[in-house]
Amino acid sequence: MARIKEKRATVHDLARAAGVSLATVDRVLNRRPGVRPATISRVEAAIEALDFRRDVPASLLARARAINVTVLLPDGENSFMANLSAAIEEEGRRRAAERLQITAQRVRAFDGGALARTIDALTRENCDCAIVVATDAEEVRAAVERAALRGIEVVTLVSDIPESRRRHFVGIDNLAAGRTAAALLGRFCGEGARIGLIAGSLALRDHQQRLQGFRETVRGKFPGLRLVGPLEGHDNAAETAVAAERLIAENDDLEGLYSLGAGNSGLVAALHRTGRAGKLRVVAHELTKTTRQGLKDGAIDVILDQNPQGEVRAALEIARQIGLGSYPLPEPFTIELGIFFAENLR
Amino acid sequence: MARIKEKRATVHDLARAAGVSLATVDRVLNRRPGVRPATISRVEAAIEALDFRRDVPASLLARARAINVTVLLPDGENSFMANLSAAIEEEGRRRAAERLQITAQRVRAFDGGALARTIDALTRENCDCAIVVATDAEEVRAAVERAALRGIEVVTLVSDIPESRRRHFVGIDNLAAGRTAAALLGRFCGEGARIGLIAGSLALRDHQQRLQGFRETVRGKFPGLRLVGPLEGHDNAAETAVAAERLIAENDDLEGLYSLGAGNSGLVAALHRTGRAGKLRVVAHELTKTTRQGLKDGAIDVILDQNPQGEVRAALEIARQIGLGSYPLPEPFTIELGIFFAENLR
DNA sequence: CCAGTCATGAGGTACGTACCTCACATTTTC
DNA sequence: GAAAATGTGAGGTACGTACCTCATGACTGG
Repeated sequence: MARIKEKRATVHDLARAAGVSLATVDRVLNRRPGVRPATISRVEAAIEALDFRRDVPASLLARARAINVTVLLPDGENSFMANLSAAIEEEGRRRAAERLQITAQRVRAFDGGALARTIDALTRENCDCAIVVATDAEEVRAAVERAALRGIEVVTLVSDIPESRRRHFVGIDNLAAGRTAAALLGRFCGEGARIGLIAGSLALRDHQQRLQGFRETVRGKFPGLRLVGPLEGHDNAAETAVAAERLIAENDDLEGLYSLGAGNSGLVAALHRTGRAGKLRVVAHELTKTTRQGLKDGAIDVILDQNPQGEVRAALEIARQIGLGSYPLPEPFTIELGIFFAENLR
Repeated sequence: MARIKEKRATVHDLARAAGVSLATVDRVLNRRPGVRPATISRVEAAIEALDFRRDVPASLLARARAINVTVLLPDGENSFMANLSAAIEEEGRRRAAERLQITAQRVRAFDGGALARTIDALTRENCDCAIVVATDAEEVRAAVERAALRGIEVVTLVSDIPESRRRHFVGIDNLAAGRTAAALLGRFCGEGARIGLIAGSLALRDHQQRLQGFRETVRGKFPGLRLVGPLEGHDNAAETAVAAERLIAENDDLEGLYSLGAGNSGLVAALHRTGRAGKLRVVAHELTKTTRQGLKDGAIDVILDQNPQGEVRAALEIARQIGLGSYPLPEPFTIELGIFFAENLR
């Protein structure tokens, strides 16, 4: 019978313990100026000693303004981004009661300059924390740096900017996704089978990583597999269809396909047109209307999904904690790779 | 640029709109006695009209007592239950700040009478909501009924009591789990392959459902497969080992195994002892220390996992909402089936 | 040594709800 | 038609934090 109880320290206890006034405690807690470093240390020591944690409900109640969160995500008709966008809307509504004020803004896709300018336009007035589906470009990295200096924390979503001052990354492990695809196709297909690869663009870091993971596992566990490609489908249906048809036409012994980008409606169409739907073992990414249908009618065997709703939820939770200035800094959420067959579609 | 803003109605607005006093609004909101049905309706109409939702932070702050949640789970050294228990401890700590008072209590496994008595012992004084890993027995169903009448809401976790007055069920879809296992083994093994089945106990409803889902998909998609078993391993290592060795010994053409219960350390041991580790395609349930190791060394191909931490989190969230008496009743959380290979172990 | 700056204290109000008490009005009961 | 029970109103305090103002003491540089 584990009983978890609690008689928590308040700001008053802190003040008493540190031998300072309530006002000073408040200044330290809310990072307001006007406190000597030595005094700050005393207060922080008291926080430590009393295991003080801000009472979130009370804090939320007392603070006048909401926590402003700005979400920046690429434009375009991509159906994954549409899902992401819908998830943001919904979670935003759900969390409005907790004084989270969410603003979503679309930025030109693949345009580092535009994204950087949008980030630069954010001010402390209208934004405590930015959630960014990042384009991995030097300009963006620099803009994140400047934002951090202005006091605006950045959380990257779906695609990361490594070695930047972003506070967190929320997304799946793309290396693991690639490895998993290989683990599946390796078991689905025969020993020396030929497998085709279609990427969106090798300039995208997530696609690169998926490819790398895939090759790693093939090398390690299924060295007999013979890979062709990757061809690039640029995340769009038409080009992806062309790529798929080419792979099929040029390799009559093709047994499997791994599509590691978007544009899967083209892939499905190509499979049906060539009569290979259900005959090839196909692994692709992202649960969408098209891929869902593909699973059901057997054109696609497995979908690896990054669960946009879960990602949005995690990113907002981190943003909330950042906005509240919570002392124990938010721990990173692990977003799990979703693996879907026709049999476990949600 | 979707902006989600709000200017929410307060209890004062409600009182004005309904033409009653604050005290009456309060009585209605907190289901206290002393209000005529007609007046209650007026207040509820105002709630509807103004789209009033209780301010959770303020409510939490104002209420004197914490929300008492009691978790009842089976005893025994089962490593899945140990994980579940650990998750409860951790989530309990994490959420203590939100005035959730969590008490975990272990009850004799498979003993419906004991569980029923424990539920009957709960009072409104010490418990607003009970989270129960249920044994599916008539006595338990009746105890849940009595609890509901006393005003104690019950949420079932992991295993459900259908057609009872429990308020929610948090757990995976075991039919889908069984179907997924079949989808995997069907693709891993050859057309007419022989597959062995090991259950914990067919008296357990979740195991039954997994078996049912498995057979369903085999019938529909892989009718060539020849199934043997299920043998029962009673969720314990020794018996499971015996069952596995028997299946292996009696079927020299065995290509795959689906272990749909616990006791998987016995399974792994048997695979190694008979030299079939890595040669058979094996699907089993629950990520534990043993199965994790089994994935890594190749004895197990796939683990289907129900993510105890996610389940606990979901159940606690529901309990919290129940405890707060939130007006829009909590929506059921879907717990997703986790599918793990060596390649995407978290 | 004086003006100016900085660090701190004292004390207050506000947030929205829960919960309490007491008084008064209305309805029910015999 | 008096007594009892019930419904409702008025008003207050408390929860823990944020944020504000004003006063004071200490230290700085010229």
